[in-house]
Amino acid sequence: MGRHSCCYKQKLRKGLWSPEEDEKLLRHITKYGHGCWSSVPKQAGLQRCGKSCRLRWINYLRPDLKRGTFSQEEENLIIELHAVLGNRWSQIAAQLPGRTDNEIKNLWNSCLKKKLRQRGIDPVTHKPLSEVEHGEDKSQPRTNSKDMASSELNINTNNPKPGTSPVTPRGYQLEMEGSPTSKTVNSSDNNGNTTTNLMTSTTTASKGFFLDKFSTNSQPSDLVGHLPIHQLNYASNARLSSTSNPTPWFTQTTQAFDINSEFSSAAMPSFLPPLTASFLSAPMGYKPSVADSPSMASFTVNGSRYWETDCSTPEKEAPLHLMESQAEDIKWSEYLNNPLNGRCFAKSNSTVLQQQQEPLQNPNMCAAKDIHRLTAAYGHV
DNA sequence: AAGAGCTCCAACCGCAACATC
DNA sequence: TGATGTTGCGGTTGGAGCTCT
Repeated sequence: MGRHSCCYKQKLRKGLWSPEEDEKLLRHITKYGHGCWSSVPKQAGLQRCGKSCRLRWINYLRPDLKRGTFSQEEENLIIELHAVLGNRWSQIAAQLPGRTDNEIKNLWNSCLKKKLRQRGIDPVTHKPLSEVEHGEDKSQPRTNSKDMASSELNINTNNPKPGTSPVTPRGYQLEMEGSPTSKTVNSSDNNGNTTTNLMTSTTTASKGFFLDKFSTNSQPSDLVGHLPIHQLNYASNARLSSTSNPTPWFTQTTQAFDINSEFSSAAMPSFLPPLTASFLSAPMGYKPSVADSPSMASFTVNGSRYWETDCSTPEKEAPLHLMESQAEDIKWSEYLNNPLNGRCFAKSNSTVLQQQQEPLQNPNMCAAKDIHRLTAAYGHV
């Protein structure tokens, strides 16, 4: 037990990363890829363990990270995903491009749990608090947050195992079904492929999504409200999106790089941002103020407002973390040939999810959409 | 102004799964 | 097949910064 074995070998730094360390790590990975993480600190000249380097890269330095506060849409999505996936933060993060599991976990623990409680929803079971309090944990009076946390643990033990799901969000379903917004919003692309827009923040819509994602056959969506998710046979697809959310930058294959050789441009996406001071210091996030949008339909559940995504307005789909230099450096032909690598053209999350469900065999279509969005966002290409 | 309490988030820790030998 | 190394995940912690008194 204790620290990772590699950390014993030498005196290694712990704690916050300095800008110099960040730059070293970023330079190294930008140039060579990470390869084997345990060798990164040595090669990069860092007094850190590989694990620490990996974490720093994933949670902070990765160029495709979206920074800044979470939008209302993202929060709603996290809540819905948590209702189905539980504390599987990495899987939740996989549905939110540019967000890390750590970030989402922090948001959940610091903010979303509180919000749900304020809305009268138990953050663990996603049932109305009144229902939970009159249920199995009635014997555990809640006097403060720590008590609540401990009761959550108890509830969690009722969940068979991590691979299974906590209770379906009946709390939402009860009040949202039948509302004007509780319909799945389908859209068809030019190939006649129908997609479901999860970000409509409706229970029914997400039920459709989750069924698509987790069940191996198409079951009536209303089953979700009555069966534990694990009975819906989604376990086989539990690692739902490890491939649907590609990390285009570096993979283990970069181990093959000769560290002394010139960097191969073929292996490096052309839109990798150059290392600049601004990259290290400038906030990269652009947060569309979704909740403030007057054009956005909203509805009220348990006294709380929910916002319905308006995916039709391209202004909201402006690139979220596109750096100026990046925008200049983009090679359109490469992007057109491989648009899925170009996640730097962040869409609103609704369209990202939608795209993940779109057939990959039509890249030009996706690229054309992205060009439209970018044109709308910047006014020129 | 100061210090106590709180919040948020970056980073650490322990573990399990997987890969390699 | 077991030992060892590596990676990834989720829980937890420490501390910086903020708010309150």
